[in-house]
Amino acid sequence: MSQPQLNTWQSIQKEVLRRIHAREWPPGHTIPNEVELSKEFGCARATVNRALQALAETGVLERRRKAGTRVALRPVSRVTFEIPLIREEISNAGQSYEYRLLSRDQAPPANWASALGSTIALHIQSTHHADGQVYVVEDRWISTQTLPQAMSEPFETQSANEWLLANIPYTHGDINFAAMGAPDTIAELLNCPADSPVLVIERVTWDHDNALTAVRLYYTPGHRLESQIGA
Amino acid sequence: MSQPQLNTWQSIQKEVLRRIHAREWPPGHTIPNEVELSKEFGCARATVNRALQALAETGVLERRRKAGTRVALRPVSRVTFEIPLIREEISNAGQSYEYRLLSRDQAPPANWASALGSTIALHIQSTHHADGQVYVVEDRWISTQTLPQAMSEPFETQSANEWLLANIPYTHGDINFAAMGAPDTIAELLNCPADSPVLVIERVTWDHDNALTAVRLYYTPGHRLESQIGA
DNA sequence: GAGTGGTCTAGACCACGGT
DNA sequence: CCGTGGTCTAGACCACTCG
Repeated sequence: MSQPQLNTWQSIQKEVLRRIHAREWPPGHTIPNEVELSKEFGCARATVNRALQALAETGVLERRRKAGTRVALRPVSRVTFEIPLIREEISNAGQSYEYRLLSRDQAPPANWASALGSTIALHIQSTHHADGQVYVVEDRWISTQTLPQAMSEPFETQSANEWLLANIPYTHGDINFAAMGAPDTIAELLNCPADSPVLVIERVTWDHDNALTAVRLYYTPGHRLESQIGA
Repeated sequence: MSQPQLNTWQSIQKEVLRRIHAREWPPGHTIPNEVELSKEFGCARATVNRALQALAETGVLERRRKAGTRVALRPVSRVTFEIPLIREEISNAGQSYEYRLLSRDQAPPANWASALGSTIALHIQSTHHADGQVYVVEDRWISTQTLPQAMSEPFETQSANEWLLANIPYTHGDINFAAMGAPDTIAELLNCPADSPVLVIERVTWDHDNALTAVRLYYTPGHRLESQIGA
């Protein structure tokens, strides 16, 4: 019963996870409160609190004042993807990276970029290559209203993505993943038949209430986004 | 300089974010250390620590002992998806839910399910419906070695997913997202032409070193996974 | 109302990692 | 070496929410 002094929050977290995995504390079970656990483990309540709070953030535990701490009925699967710079994504994989600007003009934004809200925007199409092969096609719209300074950027050697990250602060964004048949022009660039199923990541970035940019990334067929689930 | 007493970690976090977004602390900038900030804000160091640690977890700050705390050069985009029970995903959207078992037999696992490692496994195919329309096709393999108790489950009214979550503990999993052309049998179920681009989520779940189950979810064409990015 | 988690404090010691 | 973040403690008060 009395543990041999667990006094780091990580060791407490580990022990709590062990009990959950071993079904000593099955799903739905209300576990002892912080004071009791701190007595059992021989540590301060704050240490137990740190451990349990971290587990609550990952969805393993559910905590409510007065009601106590319960083992989540459904260990909510929470998947986190890191979205790296494409250049890093490629060079981290040990491949050579190349960026090519395809077009740069101004036009009314595509429907999917309508969040930019203006009648005209800077439109930049480019490709990112890994070991000489096209890896992803970038189709980007930049608001000329909120980012007039983008008008004077060539985007010939530095991708819009990198320029934006380095120079434009943003507060939040929307992102979504979908499967799509590659449109003709994209398919040509990706060296695949038209309508090939490709993974598309669409992102809109904001600074407070101002939409800055909307981008679509068309990945080469077969591309996978991988991640881990921890319970 | 002296703030009007910021003494909750959330208010400190907010102020730090404000300075970052306002470029008072630009990317790469080393911010004052915890002791200095606690003096400026008029609070305990632990409170500052709590705020900065949370920001470091989200990738906004980078912290190293002795080196101090820097504003991340590239505010790492970290996207988190919650993977709900399909039933909840549908009923939360205000639609009626229906589950249908299509087949249940034993066979050698498909290639993508080879993590199960055995020569034979329980194979369950089913569909989940929203408002009478097929929403997702579930193609699942369950290890008969590690989960012999699954053999006696009919999975006729309760989906394998829900049975597993309710009864089988797991420690971790691999997950990946890809675009795929719908195979003939899947396309028929989804009421779409063969080879239609569909989003596929593939998941393998483990209990310590034992692979429990591998599942593929084929989403109806046009399905999107949506999330937010916070900077 | 009362029990539980949420948070703050002031102080202390430790561990890492630049210099 | 020694500055910085990482963590623990003991105690306190507060805020939520269940009954």
